[in-house]
Amino acid sequence: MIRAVKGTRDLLPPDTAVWNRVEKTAREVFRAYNYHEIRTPILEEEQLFVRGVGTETDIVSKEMYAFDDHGTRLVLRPENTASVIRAYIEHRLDQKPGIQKLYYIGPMFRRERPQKGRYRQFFQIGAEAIGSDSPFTDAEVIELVAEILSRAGLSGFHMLINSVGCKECRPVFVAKLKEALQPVAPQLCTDCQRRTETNPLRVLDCKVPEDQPLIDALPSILDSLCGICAPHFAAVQTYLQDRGIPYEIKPRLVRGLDYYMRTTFEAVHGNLGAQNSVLGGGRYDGLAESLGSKVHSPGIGFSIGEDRLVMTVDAGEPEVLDLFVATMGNAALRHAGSLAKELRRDGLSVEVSTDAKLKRAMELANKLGTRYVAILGEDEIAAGEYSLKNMLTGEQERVKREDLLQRIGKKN
RNA sequence: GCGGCUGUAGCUCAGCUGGUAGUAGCGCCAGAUUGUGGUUCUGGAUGUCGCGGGUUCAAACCCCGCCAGCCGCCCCA
Repeated sequence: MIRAVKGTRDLLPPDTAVWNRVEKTAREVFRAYNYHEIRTPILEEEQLFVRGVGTETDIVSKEMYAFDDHGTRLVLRPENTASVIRAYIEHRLDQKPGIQKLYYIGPMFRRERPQKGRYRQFFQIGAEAIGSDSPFTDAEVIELVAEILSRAGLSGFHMLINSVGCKECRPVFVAKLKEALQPVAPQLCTDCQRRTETNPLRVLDCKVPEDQPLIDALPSILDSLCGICAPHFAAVQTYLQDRGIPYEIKPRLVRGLDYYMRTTFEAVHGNLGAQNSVLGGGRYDGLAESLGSKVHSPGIGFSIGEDRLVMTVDAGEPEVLDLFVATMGNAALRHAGSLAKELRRDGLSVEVSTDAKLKRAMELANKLGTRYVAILGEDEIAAGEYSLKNMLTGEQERVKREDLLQRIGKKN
């Protein structure tokens, strides 16, 4: 048997209804915030991510699906921000008026070990606001994503924010951190001892309880922010407070992608297991330049892990069938075909039974969970009526064609 | 990439210290006379016990490898 490849999966009904609901909600919120959809290719040149995301990141160094295409190295996109910025530069969107506010929904690919909430093909709902370095934009983006989460039905998430500084102040902080780590490193967990050398910032993200007191005593990046980053971060918070957006400052919040600077944020939820992050985002003021833009194009964006969001959100109401037409005989079947076409144009969901045995048709109607069954036999055809049965109450009545739509009504 | 656990009918699972699987539950199919579902009753189908080797007279049960899933690490969405 041929199965879906490792780390990928089929999304089947009724789950797909939840996905559609989440996406519909997101599109509505994006529209309210004046975002417009962008669709970029799933295939990109490898160099886009090498230069955009950074060779040092796990994503680029070991997780990309890459292959040679007649001499060009192509990859399945592992994330979408670099693609959006590429498109922004390629199509000179900087020439358009105002901030470019773009959103996307689609699959990303990373060759990781799959587990709960982590797949090799996973879906992201994301957005980028390009062309503004104002902290007001940061606050609006955070507000937007929080709005999507709550309107999608996710409750109990925590929005964590931080500033990781810029080219000027981050190196200073890293040096300071390394210095502070030297004497205490031997007392930390083995992972942290390694991180002290490879990536000191990650030590701050350690979850080992025993390490916490020592980590708490380490310097905070917030104390090292420069004269530009510090007031920027303060302003973001002011704007968030103005809007009543709950947030939590987490100075240890470190994002993995190289392009992030200043504001970074993440939302976590308790029901996701080890992969407790439903979304991540941040500011990336230097990304456009590193991708070859001659114009300074500061931006900020986020991406929601749709798989994780769907997993956490309430399933909600299933999609229901409005009407099932049970027919007896070929004349009735032909008649039912025309009727179904008309009612479907009126917006009802309609199924027609081809089984001439009424009992079997009724059994099927019941299993499909239809709201109404219209019975069409010789009697009804002769009378020019339908026997309409309400499957919930069991009541049945004769109804004329012109009254059918009103009698059934619409559910969803 | 590393570690742990798991893998039996469509689904959830049982299967004692190895003797070639279960009346299991749910689901599915067919019946309980003529144009009516949901409850009930009766009958039925379905598995190369994840795959491939090995040990044994004999393996779903033991050993090895592979694959997949889950959990954790790493990392991230």
